[in-house]
Amino acid sequence: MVTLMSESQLAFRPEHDHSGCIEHALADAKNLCSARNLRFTPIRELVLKTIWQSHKPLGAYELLPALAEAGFNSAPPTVYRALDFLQEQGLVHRIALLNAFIGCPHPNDTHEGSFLICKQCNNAVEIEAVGVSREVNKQAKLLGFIPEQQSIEVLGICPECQRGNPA
Amino acid sequence: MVTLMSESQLAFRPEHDHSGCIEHALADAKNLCSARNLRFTPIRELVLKTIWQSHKPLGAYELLPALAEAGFNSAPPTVYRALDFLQEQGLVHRIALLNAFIGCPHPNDTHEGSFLICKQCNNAVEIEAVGVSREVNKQAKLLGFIPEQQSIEVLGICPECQRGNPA
DNA sequence: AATAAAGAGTTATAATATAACATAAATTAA
DNA sequence: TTAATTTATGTTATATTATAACTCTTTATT
Repeated sequence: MVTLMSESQLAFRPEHDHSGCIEHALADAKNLCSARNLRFTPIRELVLKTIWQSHKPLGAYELLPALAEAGFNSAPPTVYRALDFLQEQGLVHRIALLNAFIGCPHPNDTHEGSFLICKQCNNAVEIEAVGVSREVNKQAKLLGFIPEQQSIEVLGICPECQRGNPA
Repeated sequence: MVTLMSESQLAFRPEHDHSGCIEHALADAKNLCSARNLRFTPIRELVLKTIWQSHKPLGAYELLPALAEAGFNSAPPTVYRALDFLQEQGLVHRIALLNAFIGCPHPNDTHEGSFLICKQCNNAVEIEAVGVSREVNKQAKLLGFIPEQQSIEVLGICPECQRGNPA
């Protein structure tokens, strides 16, 4: 039996071939930047790659060593600039509850990140929360509020940790 | 014609009698603590009162002057302890996108705060996002994730600011 | 090549939050 | 009602996250 599995589900299954995810994400980013006439500089690429290599959301300061190793300046502004760029282009999302950053698996369609975050292993997966967004917009409209940016974050326990296999 | 208005809507209408809100919230908190056999100490009360007096979400450090004026120690741990207590009891919510705290208008029913936050005037209102929570839980269940805590925050423009009356 | 714009280097510091230990007050047990 | 215990607060220091401001370099435009 072949089991199709969404990217979301994959993220909660540490045994999958993550190197594929990374390569795909980097290629995607390269194309996206070129299509938008933006520069996917070595620093930006390295930051994005480092984020994808980590299976978990990464804090800004956790990215600095990778920059240092690669011979770049590794002061905070460098990494925050790269993160700002990547966020603006939808390539990474910031998870407010964690002060951390995670790669976006489908950066092409503009969207807000919605995340399930495991309290135990710290993994996070982005979910397609179409229904959620619809509900939020409905509530907003009722109050005459014009929504522009959503942050939906759910803390809990992921399937792997429920089984006692913390990732 | 009499217009009934929810507390959510009130919060986007700065002209309402906010002193009533404050008194009500403080009385509520006092009762709630006494019912739970917890101590509603002067510091906790002052922090809650200060939060309610501000019409907008307040940062932890913005609470320190009030403590100092009242003759209490005004170092960060004091205010963070009070905030921790108030959050645990559901009396205030933390808004992750703002690193700020806001009073909860209905602390008795356990719930997660869902907020509409105005980018312009910084006001925030808590919404009853029953439908949103339901959708989130549905998505979580699909992935075998056990949700425990939700943070739903929507940035946008509030009705008052749309009318050019920033609060 | 000259100019302008965008990116990165660098130093310093702001803003948010917590650790760790000491003291005081309130509650409970003896 | 004192002693023991727990809970709350005082205090100092520091960790963590993020940005300001200015310089220099590289890339793109004229």
